[in-house]
Amino acid sequence: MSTETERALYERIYQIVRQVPPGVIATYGDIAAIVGGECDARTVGYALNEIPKHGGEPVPWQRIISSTGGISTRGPLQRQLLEAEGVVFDARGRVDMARVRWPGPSPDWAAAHGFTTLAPHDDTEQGEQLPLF
DNA sequence: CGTATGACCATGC
DNA sequence: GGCATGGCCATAC
Repeated sequence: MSTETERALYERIYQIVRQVPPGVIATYGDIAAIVGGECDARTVGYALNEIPKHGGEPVPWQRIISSTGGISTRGPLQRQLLEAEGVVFDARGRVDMARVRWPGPSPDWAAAHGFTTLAPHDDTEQGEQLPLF
């Protein structure tokens, strides 16, 4: 029950990533938190790294970035893909996670698939949300 | 089976 | 905010 379990873990990660809509991004920690169990930010990175090997359904791995809002992968590939989806990058190569961060899967969807909902963040600047784009 | 590496994160300075 | 250290889990050799 090891191979199957490990396989399922990756499949779960892929499934979560697939739920991320275009135009938004999610952090490794968030994905790990949603999957829960024996899943860490690193594990998510490893799972994503094996996507090309997975050779199956398309997984928007490009929408997964580090908690700092920066891209870890080398090459402008990820950035280019995200920009193509409408994600705007900062001058330093970072994205405004506070704006394009994925809030997480729907509670019913998460419950239906046995996932965990993303914990609410402490937005100290909630009153600073400018509707002006 | 132990070591080394990795698309990471949290903490401390 | 940037840099250095420890820890986490999984894969490859």
